[in-house]
Amino acid sequence: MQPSRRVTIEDVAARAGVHAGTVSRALNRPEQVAPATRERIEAIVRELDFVPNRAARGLITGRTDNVAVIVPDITNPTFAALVRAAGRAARDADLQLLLVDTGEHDEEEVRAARTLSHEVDGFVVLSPRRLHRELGALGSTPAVFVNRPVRGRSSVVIRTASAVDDAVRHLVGHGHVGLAYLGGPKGSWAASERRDAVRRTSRDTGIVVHELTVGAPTFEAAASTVDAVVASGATAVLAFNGQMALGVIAGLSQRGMAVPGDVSVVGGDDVPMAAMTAPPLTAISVPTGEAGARAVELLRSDGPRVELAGTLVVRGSSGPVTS
Amino acid sequence: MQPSRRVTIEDVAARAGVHAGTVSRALNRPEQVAPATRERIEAIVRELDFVPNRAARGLITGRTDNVAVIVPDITNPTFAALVRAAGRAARDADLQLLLVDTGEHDEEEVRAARTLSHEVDGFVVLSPRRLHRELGALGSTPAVFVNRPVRGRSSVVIRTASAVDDAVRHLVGHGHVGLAYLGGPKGSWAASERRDAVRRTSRDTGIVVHELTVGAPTFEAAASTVDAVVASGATAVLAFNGQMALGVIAGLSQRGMAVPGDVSVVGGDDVPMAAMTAPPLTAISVPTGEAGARAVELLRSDGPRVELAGTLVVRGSSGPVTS
DNA sequence: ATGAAAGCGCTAACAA
DNA sequence: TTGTTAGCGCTTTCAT
Repeated sequence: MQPSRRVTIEDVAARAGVHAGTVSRALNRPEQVAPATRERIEAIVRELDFVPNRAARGLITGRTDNVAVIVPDITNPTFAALVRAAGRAARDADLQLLLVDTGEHDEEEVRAARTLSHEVDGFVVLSPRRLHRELGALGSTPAVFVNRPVRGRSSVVIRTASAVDDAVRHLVGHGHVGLAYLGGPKGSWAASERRDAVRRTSRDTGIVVHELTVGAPTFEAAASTVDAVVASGATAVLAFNGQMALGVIAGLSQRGMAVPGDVSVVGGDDVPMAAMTAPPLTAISVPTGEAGARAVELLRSDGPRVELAGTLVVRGSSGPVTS
Repeated sequence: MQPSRRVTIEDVAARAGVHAGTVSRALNRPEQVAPATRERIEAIVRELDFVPNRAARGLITGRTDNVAVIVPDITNPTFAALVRAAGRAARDADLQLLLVDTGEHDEEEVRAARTLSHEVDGFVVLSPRRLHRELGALGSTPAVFVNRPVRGRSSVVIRTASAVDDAVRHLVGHGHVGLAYLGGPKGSWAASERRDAVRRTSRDTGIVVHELTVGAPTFEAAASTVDAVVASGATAVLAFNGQMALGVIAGLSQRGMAVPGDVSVVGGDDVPMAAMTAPPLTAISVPTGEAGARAVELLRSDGPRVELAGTLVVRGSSGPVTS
């Protein structure tokens, strides 16, 4: 099979005995073309399997029908779920999804925005670490920021402050007096929101908080922080996200400590498997999929801002102090 | 800030006092242009922040500088790791990565190939379930199949048969006489390879295998299969992948069964957290990242076929029968 | 070494 | 309702 030159609009036009312009109209403004010719053209389009060249179309319309999704780490289950939902929404809108994984590398965010700003109709930026401060990199391309409110730009944020408050009070209610908080990434808005909520509620309730820094918001990094958790003497742990919470439980178990017998563990967000681990993880459940879908919708509608909220789901990893 | 018309090659040419053609050459074949003019042009390109329009270029060169990655489920950690590596390789080659998540929907694979075949320079297809039988959907666009050898097409496969053999013998060596095998998705080549290896080695060693079907290759689906596992009377479980193995452990624990005391569990592939769970998971470690990178390389080099191999890593979830 | 001109495939005025 | 024309931004002969 030779490379078989792509079939163009001219081929269709010739075959239908009309001008290319008419074919274009039949495809884009069907109501402007006579039913008879339209049907003839449509038949030939199918027969020849004609697919318009997006590049050529984009050259004149100025659109690309691409959206870029910029994500810190696609192997993070929360981001994967977001991307998945965004992808579905994009497909439904006949948009192609360009994926950029920055590897939690802040500059890469800006670089990607700069190089892609002319190649896409819009950006969806998940948990921006830096791009929100360098909006210039986006040029005049619309962007929706997820989990980072940005003045004058669209955003989808999932508020968790109130759920964090619930979580801390839940722990206090079970008699805990010391809480280790494993924070999220430096530039993350969600991390700040949760940390601030922890501080506020701890002040209000009197529980003592030990803030611990973790290298990355991952299972592994959190697991290796467990020594510090134990050293702090805290009987409860709140981790920035679900992956980290599971890591903490793993690390605790390795050291022979019982959850929640010796230490209670709560996740700052949820992951699908959390409900089925041993013990099942108490966590803040967040509408990840909805956020991804709304982000793409927002891009298309040029809407302003969507706020969603997480809620505390008490499962088995938290409870009263036993010792 | 008004929409600020995009800067074109003409703008650069005018500013440099040369013809657009010369600017084009300076950018694409620098050696064909006089050093003096080249430097002048380069300076202006930087000054004006000129970025060539890919669509316009593609129209004439016939390339798009896009590669599409088609994946069954981006929330599966193995696929996420593959996509991540592929994305890095693509970036290094100045290619954009289009992501398609089929949601384990076979037809979507074919549909995506058909609609994208003119929009990309190549496909990377992870664990194809159907596309390998409908190559026509690809048109004349090159494709690399990951974990599915396809005649006359490039592929990257990770062989696990030998490691599965090791795994079964490892179990037999510990005195197990009954093994439950939780299979992978129907159309998956990797699933067939592993299942066949299990059958072969069980024949050779005399261990009895109970093959169980799981709805999806996920943690949750596997966890809910545990009743069937227990009912089979097997004292060992081999699951198609790492996620499923972790799900089995979770399900087992919920029922108060000890791993590996009552039942040994082995994963047919590995996930990052497997080394740190309680107990750490015995699993077949596979070079996921390398596979992703090689796939993109293969696309560019038009190379034939790469074979990698997984190896059994014995950790804590497997051992002798205790009862 | 550079300029001139043609043209990639399509859409969008404008005419008829 | 349909045809004509121009042109999106770029690369690439072909001249010079």
